[in-house]
Amino acid sequence: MRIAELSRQSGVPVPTIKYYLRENLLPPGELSSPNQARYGEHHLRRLRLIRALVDLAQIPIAQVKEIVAGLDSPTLPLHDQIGRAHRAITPTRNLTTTPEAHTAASRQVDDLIRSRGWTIEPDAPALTTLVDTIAAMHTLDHDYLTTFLDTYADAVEKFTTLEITAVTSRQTPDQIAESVVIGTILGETLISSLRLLAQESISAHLWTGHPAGPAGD
Amino acid sequence: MRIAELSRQSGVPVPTIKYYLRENLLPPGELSSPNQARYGEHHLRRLRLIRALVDLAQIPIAQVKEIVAGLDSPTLPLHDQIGRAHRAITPTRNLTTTPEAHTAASRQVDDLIRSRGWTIEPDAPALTTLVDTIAAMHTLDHDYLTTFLDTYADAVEKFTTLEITAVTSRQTPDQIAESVVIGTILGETLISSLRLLAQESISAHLWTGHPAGPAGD
DNA sequence: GTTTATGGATACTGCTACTATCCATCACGA
DNA sequence: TCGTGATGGATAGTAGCAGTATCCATAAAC
Repeated sequence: MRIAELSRQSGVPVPTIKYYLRENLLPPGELSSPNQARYGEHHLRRLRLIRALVDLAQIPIAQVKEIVAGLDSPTLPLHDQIGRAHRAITPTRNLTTTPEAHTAASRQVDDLIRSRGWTIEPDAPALTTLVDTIAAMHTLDHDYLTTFLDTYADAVEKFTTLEITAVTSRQTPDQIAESVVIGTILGETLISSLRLLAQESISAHLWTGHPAGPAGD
Repeated sequence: MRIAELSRQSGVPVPTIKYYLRENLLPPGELSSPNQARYGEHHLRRLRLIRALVDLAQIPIAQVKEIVAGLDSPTLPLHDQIGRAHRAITPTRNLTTTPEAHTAASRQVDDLIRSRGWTIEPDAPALTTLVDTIAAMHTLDHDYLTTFLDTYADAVEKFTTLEITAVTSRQTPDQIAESVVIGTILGETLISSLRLLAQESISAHLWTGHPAGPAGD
């Protein structure tokens, strides 16, 4: 397959494909002559993955690059694959909260982790985000929202176990690596849109007095 | 309070505050003379909210503008407030998936909504995202991930009910409006980081053979 | 009464994610 | 074999976003 065909099948414009090739998001095609290259199914799959990450999950190109670099060397154990994906989707933020709110939030998070028996490395990317978010809720005077922390954790634990076992039951290392990325990243947009739909439905029932509640009747 | 003080207390540079004023993210200060304005607690709160949305939740300035515009007219019923927040955080995407994957995904989503008894307007912003995400999982050959849809929905329903009742139990309409925004948007970053931590912990236990599981023992 | 800060306007900057152009080859049908 | 169009690779240009920087007439503070 030549570049025009790759473009047609993926829906990605040729100049954009060239850009992805330049940025090493896409491995180069196999050269048959100094200026002729062939692309295969692998390129098409990769291109679709890139577009899903960019368009749907809104991951910056630089992070997508990290992610696919990880896919091309799938010799890492699962735990490290996951860590890599997490690092790629967790932006480095410059915190704005006051030190007091931050330490209070830290303590709250530590308690949570301890009470649930979680094993978290202190430099886990999501840890900073969680602490910052809770600290922000404090400084915004809406810290009552953090009373649900344990309920959230309960819910989240439930499906995460499922996800991980499903991912590990994939056949080849490449499939596992891809599953980690797709499951972690697209899984997030999926869950978040489900949450919005649930909010929509529940608030519709409460407000418009619709007969049946979303939890069934 | 003058602008320098506002800047000091919020940690936001003066030129940035001026930018937010220009863009109407921040209401103008009260003019005491043609070129002197005073800012109050309200401005400080608003500024902190803006930074939380921008820095933590990565919401584009244009959407933050929509969100705070909604806060300044909190006469809408809760359901509409929620709808507004949802619209603000759901980017308009140009879908890339094939029509077949899209219709298959649509059917799957319709089934889910029906089986759960949810009431969803057909133009709900999250609906498109959910369909697109599932369609992407199909085209990426990882549609087995959608077998958890119901488990996700279960989990999500559980805490969403809590959230909504908590938000409605706030005192004033302004507080409710703010709660909707913070709960919906910062709630999302909170849940997503909790999910990442749970993944991290569970994979650590599975892989490194750590004695106690995260679900307790 | 001089130094500093302010509000408002306008212009500029750095970054990201592409697009556009160019050109020397290469493929392929007439 | 010739000519037209596509290709790979390089380089340059663009649009949008989120601020920054500068300027200036006026006001505040000491």
